[in-house]
Amino acid sequence: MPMKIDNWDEYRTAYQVARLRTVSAAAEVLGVHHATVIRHIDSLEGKLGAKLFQRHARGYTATEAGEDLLKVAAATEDQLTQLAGRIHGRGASVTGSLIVTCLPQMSPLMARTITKYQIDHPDIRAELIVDTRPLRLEYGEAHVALRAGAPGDDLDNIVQELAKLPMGLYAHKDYVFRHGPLNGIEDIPNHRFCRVSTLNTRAPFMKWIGEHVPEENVVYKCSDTNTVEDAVIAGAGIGFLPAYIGNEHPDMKEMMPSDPSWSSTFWCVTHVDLHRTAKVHSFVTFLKEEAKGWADL
Amino acid sequence: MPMKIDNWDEYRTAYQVARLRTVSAAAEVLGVHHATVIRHIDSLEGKLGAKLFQRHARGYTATEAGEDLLKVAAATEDQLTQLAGRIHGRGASVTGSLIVTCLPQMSPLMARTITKYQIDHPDIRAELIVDTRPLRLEYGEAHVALRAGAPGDDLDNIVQELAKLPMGLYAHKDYVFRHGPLNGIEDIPNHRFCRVSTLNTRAPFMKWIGEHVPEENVVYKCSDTNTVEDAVIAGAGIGFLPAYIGNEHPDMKEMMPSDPSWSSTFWCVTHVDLHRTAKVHSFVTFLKEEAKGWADL
DNA sequence: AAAAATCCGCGCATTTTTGCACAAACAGGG
DNA sequence: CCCTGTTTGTGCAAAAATGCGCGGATTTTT
Repeated sequence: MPMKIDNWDEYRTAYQVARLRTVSAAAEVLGVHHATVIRHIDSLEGKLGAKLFQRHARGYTATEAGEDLLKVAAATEDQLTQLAGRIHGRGASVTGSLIVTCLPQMSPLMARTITKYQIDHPDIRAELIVDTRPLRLEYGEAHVALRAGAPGDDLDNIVQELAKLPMGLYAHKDYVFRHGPLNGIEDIPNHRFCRVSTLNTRAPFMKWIGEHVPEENVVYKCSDTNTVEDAVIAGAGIGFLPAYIGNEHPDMKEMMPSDPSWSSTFWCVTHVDLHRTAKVHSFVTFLKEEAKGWADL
Repeated sequence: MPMKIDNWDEYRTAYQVARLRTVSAAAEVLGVHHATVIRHIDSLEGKLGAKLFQRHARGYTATEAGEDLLKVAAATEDQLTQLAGRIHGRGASVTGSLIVTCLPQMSPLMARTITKYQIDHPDIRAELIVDTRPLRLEYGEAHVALRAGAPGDDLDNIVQELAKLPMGLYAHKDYVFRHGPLNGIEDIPNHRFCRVSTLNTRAPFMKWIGEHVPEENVVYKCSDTNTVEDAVIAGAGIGFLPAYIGNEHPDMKEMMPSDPSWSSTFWCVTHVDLHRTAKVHSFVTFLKEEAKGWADL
């Protein structure tokens, strides 16, 4: 039958007594009154049903059981101290794994950012989870999440604005060749547009397209932003692209001057428990610095 | 710098939370209120300067630090449980070492007794310390001590009477051949006696020899009882021997009828802390049973 | 969709633990 | 031989840890 232990501190007390051979010395090391030490020993001996020490006027000498305890508890002390050191150090240093999650459309940006971050912090094992589903930070699914649109209202999550990523209306040069340029808002009925099937009103550029582009001019609908981008790049029609994609892609043409109100805001979200750790804090700081340059890409 | 740990119980609490992923479950296992568990975790995290768990509606999930703690504390739990089992078992079973001390004159008796005892308890490693100095049980120098004469008055020692060992006045047959038999008390002035140098009045036979044998008839004095025996056996004179020695030795002759009052009483002394243990109690019980036959040797 | 079941977190009363002061016993030294 | 310093042990009061009940929130079930 396995012995049930209902408390570890009395072992710790007994360990010091066994080591120092004296109740008083143990009490001083433990920072408690010597009466407390005596009571711990008495209690532990009572539970174990065996004497751990022989009492005499010069102190306590360990019995065989006490010597056994001394060996085991010394190892325990050692291991717990090492553990505490590791955890304490981990809290102050930047190592271990870092789980970041973002929506598919930000995957390229995050890939660059994480790669740059790892140059300065080679000990960080990074994991980027790309998912349309917003991962739950409070369950530990991720340490840092990038979100778009309105920030969530979860009190346990701390939310910081990263950047307003400019969006633009782009089309492939082949589309322009076939259908000509977009001559202002009035020309919209003469063009073909791509957008997501269900308009998320939280994204300002989605709101704009819902208000200005009639349903009959939308020729291509897809479930998510990424496939819209694919469609626009493939020349299916005019659609919103992040400026950094539209401007970098050699074949894409901007169809209208970019409106600052189209910008979708990006947020960095961390769980309050993790945000204080050096690891997460360090990454978020770096991320915010990086994000300052995103609008100019 | 080594981390100072000021208590082990919070680690134990955190261990159960890490294992069971729930404060409530951990509280039930630990037999405490769940609020206590929360306070332990908060306190430990504060001391370590790092979060061990992420809190959410379904429970606590361990962070990296928490997982680390889980591994270490699982080993600790295991080792302490094994230790407790060993000690608890040791208290109830009869194994380990047994240190017995006795005066030189009882060495042969104790050797026989311990040997017989080990037949029934082969796991006992016995050590017999033969010394004229009374060993201090309270310092753990011995577990069981055999004493002669008046029992000590130490309150921490529990004293039990073992046997009254008959003593007799013996001489070697060669002595009898040379000096003739001892014809009663009146014949004492015509004989040669052996005794210890300093008469310990606590031993009744010593008291007797001091009262009845004039100093001038003592031809051989030695420091301890053992050498007196050697002298008597060598034929130096008449002296007291334990009956079991005098009667068993083929060349020894009893010079006077044995007086019951000569018997020296033997005591078994154990420290109060050790007497309760099964090991010591078992041996003492056996010893007392054995001692019943000593008077008849 | 609504209700039931968990689970965490916090303030307050209680129990438990601890600290303190003092006594007794013992070892060492002048 | 007495005196001093050290150590263990115990009754009593303060301090600390714990238990309890409630509320809020989320998940699961009906």
